Amino acid sequence: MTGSGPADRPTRSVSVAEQLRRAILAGTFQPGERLREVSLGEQLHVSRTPVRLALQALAGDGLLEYAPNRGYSVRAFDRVAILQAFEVRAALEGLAARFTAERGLDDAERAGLERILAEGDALLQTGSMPEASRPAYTRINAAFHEALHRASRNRMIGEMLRISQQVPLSSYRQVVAFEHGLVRRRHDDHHRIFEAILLRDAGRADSLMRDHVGSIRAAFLGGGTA
Amino acid sequence: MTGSGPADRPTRSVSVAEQLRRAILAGTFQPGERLREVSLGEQLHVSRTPVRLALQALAGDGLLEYAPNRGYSVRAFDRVAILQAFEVRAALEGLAARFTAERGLDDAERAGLERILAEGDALLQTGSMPEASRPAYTRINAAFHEALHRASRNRMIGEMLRISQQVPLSSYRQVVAFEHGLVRRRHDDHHRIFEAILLRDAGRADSLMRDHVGSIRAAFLGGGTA
DNA sequence: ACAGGTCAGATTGCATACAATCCGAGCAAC
DNA sequence: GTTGCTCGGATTGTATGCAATCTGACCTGT
Repeated sequence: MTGSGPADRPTRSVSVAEQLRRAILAGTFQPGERLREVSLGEQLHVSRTPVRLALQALAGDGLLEYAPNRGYSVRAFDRVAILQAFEVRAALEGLAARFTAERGLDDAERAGLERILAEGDALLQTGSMPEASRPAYTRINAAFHEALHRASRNRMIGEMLRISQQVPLSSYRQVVAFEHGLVRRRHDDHHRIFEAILLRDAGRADSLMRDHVGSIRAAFLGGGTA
Repeated sequence: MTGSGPADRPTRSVSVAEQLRRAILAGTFQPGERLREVSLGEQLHVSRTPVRLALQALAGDGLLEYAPNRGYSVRAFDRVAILQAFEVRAALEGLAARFTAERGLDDAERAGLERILAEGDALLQTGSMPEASRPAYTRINAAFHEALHRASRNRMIGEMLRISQQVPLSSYRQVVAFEHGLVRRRHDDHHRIFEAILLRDAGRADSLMRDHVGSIRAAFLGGGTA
């Protein structure tokens, strides 16, 4: 959306926010750990001002908690919160699939989804899932879901799904289980959802997507082995 | 949640954010209007620093848009965006009702909801809906929905519903139509939803709530007269 | 007339200084 | 030993100054 400007070098605030977001999602900080403005500023070689803005932005996304005169601390996500996030995500992604099916895909959206699915087919063709392929699958998985969010043309759903991704394990950017059969199964889900959308079967697209996310949640529940 | 501290006077940043939020939702600014830090600071008698933090917070809630080196401007909500917000809100509130029914109410939650419903009963008893009663009904309506959100004990739903309230007309704080029959009908909806929750009928609670929000959306669609 | 360049005012981005608040160590009174 | 107080370092909250960037008016050359 903002890719029109020529250079538009991001401001320090934005860049600090991105770095901190990655660090938090990667688990660099302890849950509940307090983030001090000066120390972060020293580490990132900026003053407190952009750090402060970045912290505020991350708090708005639900990654940090804020208390007046006490600053920001890393939000702790317990198992219950993660499961709740999966449930909300399932409902929202189902809704996104429903809207997309109701509205139908234009040529570019359809071609994009087909290409993503084909990439997944190619990756899975060998019948095994080597560790080296994991980043590629993670990327393909995220691309499929994000393309669908965009195709729903519902900005509010997009914003809310973005927030639901900020919960460490309920994100589609964080694949829960890489066992070949499970990956195969989830990729088949993607195919079926795409077909339901092509057929404009909104109810089925919704239901398939909710089941899809539900099964990922189940894999998380079982510790990634079930 | 934060009401435990003794004084905890809010910081200027927070207070400025609240004032600006109210002003924006009240339509004080034109859609797309740019908000300049210095001029806002002069009006509110604070420096640019808290204003800047407040603007960032409001942008995080989706009320403002931000562009680097160009600052913040009031987000324009067209009819389509408002209808989309209603759809998302219906799904989320339905989910909240479902979770509440699945989990069941504790004594305090049940008593609170009963009190809110009784207040609504009293207000509607006369058979008319004078203009003077509108703020009272608006308050009761908001209290019912917010109590349900809390009772769902799902923090992510609460956060997302809070964001969906930031869209001017899709909020339950902004009652769409005050014609007596419509208010009566919506209040009856509240009673039925409450009963479904008491009976632990999650599917019915979900469905009733989605219809409830859907009918408000329909009233908005018809210009508030249908 | 028009395209392009230049400059000044306006506005945001960032750094820094100072004020307000918090929090724990140490001490005093009991 | 425990309770409560005081004080001082640490941290956040706010104001302000300067740098970077944008914007629009004006000018100039064709």
